[in-house]
Amino acid sequence: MLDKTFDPKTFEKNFSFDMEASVRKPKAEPFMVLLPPPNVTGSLHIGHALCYTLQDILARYKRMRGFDVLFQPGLDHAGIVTQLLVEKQLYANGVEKGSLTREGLLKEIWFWKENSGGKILDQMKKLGVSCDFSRLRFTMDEGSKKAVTKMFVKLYEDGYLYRGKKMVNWDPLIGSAISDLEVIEKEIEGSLWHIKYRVKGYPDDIIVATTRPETLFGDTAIAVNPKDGRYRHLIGKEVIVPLTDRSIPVIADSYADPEKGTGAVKITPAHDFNDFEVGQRHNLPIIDIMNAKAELNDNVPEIFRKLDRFEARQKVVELLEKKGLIEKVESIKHKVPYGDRSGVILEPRLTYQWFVNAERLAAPAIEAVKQGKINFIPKHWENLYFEWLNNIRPWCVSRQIWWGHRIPAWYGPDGQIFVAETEKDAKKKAVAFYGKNCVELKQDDDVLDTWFSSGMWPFITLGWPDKTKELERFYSNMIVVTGFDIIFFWVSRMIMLGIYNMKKVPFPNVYIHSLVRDEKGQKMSKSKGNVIDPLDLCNTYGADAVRYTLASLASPGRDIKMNSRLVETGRNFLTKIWNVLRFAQMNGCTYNKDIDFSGIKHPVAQWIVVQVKKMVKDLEIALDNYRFDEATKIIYQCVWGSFCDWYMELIKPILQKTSLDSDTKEGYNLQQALLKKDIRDVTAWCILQFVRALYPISPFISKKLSGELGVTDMSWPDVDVIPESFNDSVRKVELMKEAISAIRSVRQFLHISVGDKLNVSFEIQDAEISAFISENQELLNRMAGVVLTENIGSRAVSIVVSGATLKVSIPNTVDIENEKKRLMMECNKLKKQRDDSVARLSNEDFISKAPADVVDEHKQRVEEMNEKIERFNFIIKGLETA
RNA sequence: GGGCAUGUAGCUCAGCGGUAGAGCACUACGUUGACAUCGUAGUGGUCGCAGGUUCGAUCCCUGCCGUGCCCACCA
Repeated sequence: MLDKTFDPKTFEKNFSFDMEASVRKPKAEPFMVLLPPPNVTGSLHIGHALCYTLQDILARYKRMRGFDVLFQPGLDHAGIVTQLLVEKQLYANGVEKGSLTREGLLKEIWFWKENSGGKILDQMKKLGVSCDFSRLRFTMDEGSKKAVTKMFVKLYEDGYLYRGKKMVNWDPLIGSAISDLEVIEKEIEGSLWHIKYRVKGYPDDIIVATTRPETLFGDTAIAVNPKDGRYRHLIGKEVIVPLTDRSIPVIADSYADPEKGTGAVKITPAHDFNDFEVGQRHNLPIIDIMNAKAELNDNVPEIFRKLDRFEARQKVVELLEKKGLIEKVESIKHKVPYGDRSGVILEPRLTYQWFVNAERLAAPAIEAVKQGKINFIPKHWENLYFEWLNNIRPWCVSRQIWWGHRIPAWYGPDGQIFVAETEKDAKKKAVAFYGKNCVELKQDDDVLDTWFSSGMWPFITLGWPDKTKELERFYSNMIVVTGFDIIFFWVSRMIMLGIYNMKKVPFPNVYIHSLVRDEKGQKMSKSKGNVIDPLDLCNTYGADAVRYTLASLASPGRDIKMNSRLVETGRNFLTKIWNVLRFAQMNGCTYNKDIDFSGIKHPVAQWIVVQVKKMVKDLEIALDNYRFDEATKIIYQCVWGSFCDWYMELIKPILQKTSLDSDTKEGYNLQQALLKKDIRDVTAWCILQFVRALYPISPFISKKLSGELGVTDMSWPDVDVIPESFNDSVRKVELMKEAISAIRSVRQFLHISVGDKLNVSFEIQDAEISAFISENQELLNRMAGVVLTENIGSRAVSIVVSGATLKVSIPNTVDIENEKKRLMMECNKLKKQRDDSVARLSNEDFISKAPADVVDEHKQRVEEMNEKIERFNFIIKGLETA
């Protein structure tokens, strides 16, 4: 027997789903859920909770439907994030900055990973995520290393990968190139200095505006627009770079925009993307004035060397001012690139890096989505995908950090590159290349972008480069569920690398879930203090309620405004189901696996079984279409709206009365006993179906309740066993429901208290329904407080429902005028509806152009309304004469 | 500058070419045997604005306004 109160804490901890997650069904259709591997440093936030809940719903649902489901967990080594985190901890513990060797730091990070990493996995278990944890993968485990190295070599040998000196976004704190996608533009208040550059052999200065005066040491030209009359005469002249004695040319380039600044722009090819381009066009020298930490180097006058870029800026400005070389300073707002991870201002920097020719990989990736081999859900995300891939730039895959996959490239003494899977192979190549035996090779110091390995996730997890049976079965049969923010980082890379490496798309569907925001619609962030911790929610309301609520909010294409009160709704619903089973248990309902539907005769039982069947069918449609929100509503409506509000109330007399009778042995008869058994069977059967239907969404309580029913098997409800003939009962019960609601409504309207028993009589055309009503008159009594009577006195109100008119006696205290008002109101509503349809039907265009079924519908509506209105009028007339 | 999404009840959101929906909130009434994490009945909406297409528009199209986001540029 269940406890009186529903407390998820008492049973959620008792369940683990490892067993079912690891079951393989070799003969069934394969289905894989490709879990986006969380960072090894990660801890579960609300976005993860949503993402994993949706994935887990799919995994469980597919398992229940008989698929061979692989739901494999993993962790991402998260290069930069992890290295920064461990370094920070080491420094905090007294390790001196820069004192660690590569090997030393890696040892520390591995140690950290083994002891403190992957906490999120336990948190996932708390949320009930049914991954097969026995197949946990790490993006830097041995298999991944092997795969990544092989992939790198393959790409290189196929000509997709090259090393080149290019300008990249450089993070001076990390000391590495970072991805263009990790550049965050922030608008800040800054200054625009107008600096005088002296023109050689010319009286006037040329004024150049810049936000970065410290970079003037790297200037190698001043550009003006050839069409700009102000400067035309200066083109070809030499100017002196302030604070130096270096002269640089004034060049003509359309890049200089006469509208911006002074129209003359300093060109610093080593420190600006656009300037680099200009420099290339004009063959300008490149003067790099900074080191990896963005301190000025030996290419600047001695007093500025070793200064940080901002200190240098201050000093440059001071000196310029002293020399009267600053014409004016403007305050401006401008956007500055920041590193997403480090939070510092980035520097464009010219360095040797490894690049993947992404354009070549992108073409088939674009094609695959265009041809519908891959579908985004919701579809509009495809626009974003196309937009990015159509404008894709070379993918810089090298990072100047230590934690990650070391680039399998070796250099000969002359810089010759040898790319190979092992050092031994590289040596062989070197020997062949140089034609001598003893060659000193040095491995590339850099590691690969973390997304390089993540991009291989669909086949790494399945064992590639080995030819595993999982790879054969699951590749191309998976679903990806993830946030829009990693469409570029992850989804598109998986598609590109997947098609390139496996010659077919990794997955046919990508579900993009919404962003979870706070209740005001703001992005959650630690600094704003508006973070909702899913684990807190789980502790308060239970993981099931959190999952249920997240699913209910997962409408496609709209961000989620999260609020812990919303979880209450979920919790309340689960409480309701808990109490449903408690009620059933108290009334001796046990699950009968041999239930024979053909023997179930009671219309109310038949009706609810039909409702459950409909629920299951609707649920299948919803889940097959990733409508998690619909799914929760469908279950809620059936359990609460149909089963609790009606079925349970309607069958209570049967369960409770007969149990009393059988206790006393008085009035006990076989018919009643059999009926009671049927109702008990149906009740338990329905609850089991609810529990199963709910299992993908809220597995803990489902498992608990099904256990109470003595069922451990969690297969999807089989509703095809329900006889079609049950549909006939729907009319009867629906009329009963309508009558009960109408009587209750009248009661409230006329302020007749529930205690007052009223008499009621029915006028029903349909004999079967009529018989059903009189056979079940005690239900009317119980639910609406009315007693079926042949002759009702003249003090009565009439109620018009579909297919019947009811007369209900009313006490003397009730004001007849009120009743008239009520009837008129009801009647006017009907008239309005009728007139609307009549108006349409009198429109010839409507008759000729609207579809026949719509026209018929309106004709029928007019008839129905007229019939009801007639009955109303009759009643109102009667009331007036009374 | 280019693009995407979004605007429906007080709030959070479904829906959709053919009679505007749910949950919460609110109002009234109720409840000692499944459940107050409850029940019953109600109140509440020119579906952002303006045009157009259509027999018919909340839904499709165009424009505008508001909101959120993405990309690009910025001397």
